Amino acid sequence: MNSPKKTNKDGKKTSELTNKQNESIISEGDYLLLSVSYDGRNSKAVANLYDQKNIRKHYDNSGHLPYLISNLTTDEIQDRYPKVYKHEGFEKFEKVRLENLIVDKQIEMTKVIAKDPLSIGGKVNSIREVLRNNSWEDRIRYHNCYIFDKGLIPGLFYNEVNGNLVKKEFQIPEELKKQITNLFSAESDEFKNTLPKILELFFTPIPHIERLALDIEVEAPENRIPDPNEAQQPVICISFAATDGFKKVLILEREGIEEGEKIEGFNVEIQKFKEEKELLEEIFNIINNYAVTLTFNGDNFDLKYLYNRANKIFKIRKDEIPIFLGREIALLKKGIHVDLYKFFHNRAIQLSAFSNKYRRVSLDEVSKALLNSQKIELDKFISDLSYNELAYYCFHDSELTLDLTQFNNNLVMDLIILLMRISKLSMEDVTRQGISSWLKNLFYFEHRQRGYLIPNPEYILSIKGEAKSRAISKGKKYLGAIVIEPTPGVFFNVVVLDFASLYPSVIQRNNLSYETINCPHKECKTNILPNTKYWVCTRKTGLSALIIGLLKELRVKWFKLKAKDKSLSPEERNMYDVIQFALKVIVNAAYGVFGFANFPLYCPPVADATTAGGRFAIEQTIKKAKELNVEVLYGDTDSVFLYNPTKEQIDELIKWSSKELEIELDVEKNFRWVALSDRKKNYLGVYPNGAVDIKGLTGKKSHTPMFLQKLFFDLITILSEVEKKEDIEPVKEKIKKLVKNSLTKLKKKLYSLEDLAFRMVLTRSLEKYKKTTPQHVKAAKQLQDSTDIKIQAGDVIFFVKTRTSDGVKPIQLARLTDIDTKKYKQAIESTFDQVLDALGISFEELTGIRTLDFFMK
DNA sequence: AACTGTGGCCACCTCC
DNA sequence: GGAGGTGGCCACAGTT
Repeated sequence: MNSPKKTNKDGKKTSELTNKQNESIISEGDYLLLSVSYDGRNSKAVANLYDQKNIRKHYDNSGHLPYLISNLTTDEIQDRYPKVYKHEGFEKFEKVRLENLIVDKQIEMTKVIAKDPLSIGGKVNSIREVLRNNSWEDRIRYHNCYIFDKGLIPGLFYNEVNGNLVKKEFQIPEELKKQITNLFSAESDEFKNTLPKILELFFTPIPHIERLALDIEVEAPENRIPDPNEAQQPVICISFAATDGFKKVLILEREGIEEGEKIEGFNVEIQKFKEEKELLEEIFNIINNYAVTLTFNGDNFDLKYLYNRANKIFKIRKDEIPIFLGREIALLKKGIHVDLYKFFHNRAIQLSAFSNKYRRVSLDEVSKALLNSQKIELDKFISDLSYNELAYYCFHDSELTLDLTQFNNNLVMDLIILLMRISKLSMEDVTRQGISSWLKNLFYFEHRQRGYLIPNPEYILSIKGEAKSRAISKGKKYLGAIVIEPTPGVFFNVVVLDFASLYPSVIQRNNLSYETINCPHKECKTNILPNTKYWVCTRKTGLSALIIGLLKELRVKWFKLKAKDKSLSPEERNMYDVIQFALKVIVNAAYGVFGFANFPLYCPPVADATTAGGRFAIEQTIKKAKELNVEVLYGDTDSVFLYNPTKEQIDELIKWSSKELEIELDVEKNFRWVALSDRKKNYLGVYPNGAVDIKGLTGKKSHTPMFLQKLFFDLITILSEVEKKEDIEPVKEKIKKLVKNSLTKLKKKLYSLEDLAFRMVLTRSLEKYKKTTPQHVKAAKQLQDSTDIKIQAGDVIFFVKTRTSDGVKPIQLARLTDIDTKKYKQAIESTFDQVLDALGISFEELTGIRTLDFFMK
């Protein structure tokens, strides 16, 4: 396991981006802003500052209070809604002038200020409920509201000056600043004015943050997972692993449990407790020592359990427990709790950042995918483990949890800090909330900073309406991307070009934002976007176009290039890579949120116009390619597959795109050869070095049985040896052998049930399948009926195909003799056919039955 | 009464 | 977020 201590601090030259060298960059009195919360007892916002070791609480000293905005005047409110100023939480009215972007006008509004957040909203008689449709900005969590108004940026450094928080400025080296500014000399003034504020987010060093990971084990009869709401069973073990090298296991002494053999290589200190209450108190002491505590599912289990165990069973007073429970969240009173389960569950993290490397979000799966390490497998129940075994098992989980934030040079921790800076969310929030929440917060922040009214979702919808295009698939709201009909066959020397960040580029170039699309100005109405029924503003830059454009440009023109720049040190490149990573996550999601109904700035016309711009770009590119006499074999959304183009043709196309479309087109891949069938989103490409790219093919899909995935992999290995056209024929023989072997194995029942199992996720609970009963649902039902296993939505069902009346059996109930060999033969056939038909080989020809050749000869 | 073929639809997984 | 592939379910019609 990795040593948690930071290494090599010496000898390396300091650069603008080297992080973690806290002592050389951060001076006494510098605090990193980790989060802002609301202290109900003092009725004040409080900033949680990290001072290299502990959390320092900074209470608001400006008298800032929660509020909402009303479109009514003070008199009108008093007249029509007297309950407002009679409300016990009402403080006062204030006049404000705000810019309503949708109508493009400054408007006089009333700030209704309250004594506490719940008086604004959250109760049945809150002021926002009283004011109903005359209330704005009333659904913003107060701690975020405070961040916006004070312009605080979580993840940056602050000093306390005369009791005020003052941001610490890190000077970006002049030379660097100049280089970057020069890149964007052609951009608008707004762009250039906003640039420095954004640069600060990325060039402020990211400090090392000391953190503690913990994991608890609870005595569980029959291996059932104990209910953390009741916390009936005793906590028998807890382990800690921290970045400062602290490692410890606390164990509850129980009757009949043996010491057990010492486990080799495991020498973490174990402390035993006779009384569980004392154990709990010691846990709380340790937690209080750290600014950041990490868990895997601590919100819903570990911390919740500890709290309820302490409070309900041992009657420890609430104020003596360092944990604070929300509905589905467990926070710490002194420090920050990061639940990595929630973080890794985030779809943007799973997809954009870790490109779907892990499928299910469990400590075991995520660790396997990212750390190449996994949980210790147990052959008995937790309650039956000896002390030594228990300590070893439990500690390993803490260590994995800690490692998930440490691997690859603290990638995850750095990513979290960067995402905090971009989204302006507290550490607790950014690690728990989804991408739409990040973007919401980012846009809200910018609205407040610029004096814009934050519009109500219904208001945007009432003015801008739904999308005007019709989607291809039913149930979808607007037309999406184009997928080009592939030309079937094998093609040598294929170059794939793709647009760098197509949708963000369209948003930027076409000035798309909820306020600019179908804007109120008469003269803009003729500025129709190609391929759409929308016009876009010519007077003003859209806020989302500006922000997304900036982030995208920085990523594409600076950070991405620097991450690949071999002249930089590995540490520096790594840092640049994390930054471009963070930007990618945010920028890629920007288009999707405008089409997501729960996003508060939901604006289907923006999403609609974005995909339309994408379609326009790819259509024009295909047209241009044809003009240049290059054959386009295939393309999907933002890519074109070019058949044997010359260097000149490629350059010409790239130049044309940059000039005419104003979107960067790049060479993404160079294939030695590509096999295309007539199916869209399915292909196989082989690189010059023999590496293979497989897309969409069944053999690679996660539900495909193991044996078939392996078989498919073998097929790919054989094919990757093909270098030229003549190589295809001899390869057939090899494939033939492969298939024959497998078929024999199948007939002789040499594959295990595990190998033969299909794996599918039950997306809903069993009762909810009304219209049809898919196979995995059938298997799940059998399982539930004949065993006491509870089956829930989200469970992965393992089933095999059988000759029984249902046609399937769950793996737990099946035997090898039940297997329907025919069905499996079919599965092999269809999987192989997807690749082979592109190569002009038929499956039947391979298996030697009824070949055309046989009849001919 | 038991099979076979068909089309519409559903569910899942993947691509970008 | 929409597009699109695969496989299965299900109702129905037309055989066998």
